[in-house]
Amino acid sequence: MDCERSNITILVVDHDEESLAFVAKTLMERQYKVETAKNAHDALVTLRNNEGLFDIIVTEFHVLGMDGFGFQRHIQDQFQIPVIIWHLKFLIIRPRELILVVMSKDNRQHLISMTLEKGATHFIVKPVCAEDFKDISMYVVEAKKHKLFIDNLFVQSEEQESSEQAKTKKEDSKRKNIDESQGEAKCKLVKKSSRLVWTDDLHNLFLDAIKKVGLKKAVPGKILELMNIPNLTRDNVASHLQKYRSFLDKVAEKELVGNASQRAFRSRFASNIPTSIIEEIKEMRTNIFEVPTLYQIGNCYFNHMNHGEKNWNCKYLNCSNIGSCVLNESPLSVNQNSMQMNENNDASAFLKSDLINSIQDVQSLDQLYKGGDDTSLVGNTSCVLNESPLSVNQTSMQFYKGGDVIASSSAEINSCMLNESPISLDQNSNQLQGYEQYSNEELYDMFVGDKMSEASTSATNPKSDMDLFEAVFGTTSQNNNFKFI
DNA sequence: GCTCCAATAT
DNA sequence: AATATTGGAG
Repeated sequence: MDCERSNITILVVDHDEESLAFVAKTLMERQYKVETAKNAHDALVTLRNNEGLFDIIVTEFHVLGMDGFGFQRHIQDQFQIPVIIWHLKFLIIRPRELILVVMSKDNRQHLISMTLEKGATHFIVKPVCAEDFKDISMYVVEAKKHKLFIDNLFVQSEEQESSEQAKTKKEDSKRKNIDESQGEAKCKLVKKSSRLVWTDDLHNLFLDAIKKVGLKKAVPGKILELMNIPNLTRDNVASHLQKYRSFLDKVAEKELVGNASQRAFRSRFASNIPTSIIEEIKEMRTNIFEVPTLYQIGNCYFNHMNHGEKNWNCKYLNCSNIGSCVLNESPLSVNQNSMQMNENNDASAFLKSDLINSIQDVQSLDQLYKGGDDTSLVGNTSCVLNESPLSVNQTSMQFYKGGDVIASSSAEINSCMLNESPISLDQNSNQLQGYEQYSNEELYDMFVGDKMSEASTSATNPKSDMDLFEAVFGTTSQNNNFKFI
């Protein structure tokens, strides 16, 4: 076992230095090889630079990215590495994703686990104890054994089980699972998933095959033959082909109609449609809308369409507050519920504090709390604009403009970053930011300095949001052009 | 009985 | 939404 362990390399990711050090130390004491990263970005860089090196990731929930799973998905898709996560506080259920937090009588949170189509993900609770890491090798070995297709909904009873027992139980249940018999009350297993996942790689092979024979002659049997993937069935291909065709139909239809709605392009297939079409879409969008610039003054966030009156270029947006942003003069606003940008002003946008009263709200809204303070609401899944050049990428939660609405691979996501977008998400701070980030004081200086000397007299004193507002607009906040948060 | 496809189910 | 299954037509 020790021998096995010493062959396991773990990447630990945590923002908190103390945690990071503790976990790394704990793991190293147990003969694991350990690397650390302090945020998702570093982790990804490390992973890319050491392709194939890491067997498992240990990370915290906060690192996972804006929709709660971006980072994890990314890892599992791109690197096929299982993830252990800690520090969860609540239950989230999404398609194929299940997180459970089990509270014991002594109010301690216990085991958490989830189901994903790809990758075995295990949760442990922070603060971690050495015991939690006793059998990391088990996760790795199992993940590998099952080619990362473990479906593992395993609820530990509140009594601490020894890892040996746990392991036995787990294997027991797995056997039952295969036999399709019912799980025990204390230990449930979800039916093993065997669904094919059309990864980018697989899809690209699929496309290559179609290219070879031409779309007209592309039939399931032929594609299957050309793809030459073991275990892939004709039915798999047929199903995928059907979907791909329907996507193409949609594209064709939109083109004919010249409709501005880009729904069809939300499909992940869109990343592979001919560049010319994408260019066309981009152009269409650019012609329809100017790119909004996002601003903050104090705690007020809004966007502005650069109508010419004000030519500010300060960009600073706190993501947690974006939903509260309403600006009447802008044709774009953010709907708090859907996190979609709407063409019309969203009169019904309201403060997030009105939205969220409890964890139950989060659950029922199928939305995630973001950040350790449980203060913000983010992460709905449908964030792509129909008609605006400004979009939110579902995976990275980055704002970007242009037609690259669907970033299905890491490369595409990266390409959507700052150089193209006025706004991006800083995964550390979970703040949306532009090229530069400013403090309120800097903002004040900037605005007031721009404005005129009359206002700069008050710049010497700390400014309230109201002061900032007045300094910049010369009016009071009651004109309802926007709200203070 | 096999392939393809569209519709339907999960 | 994505993938699997079904059933009719050839």
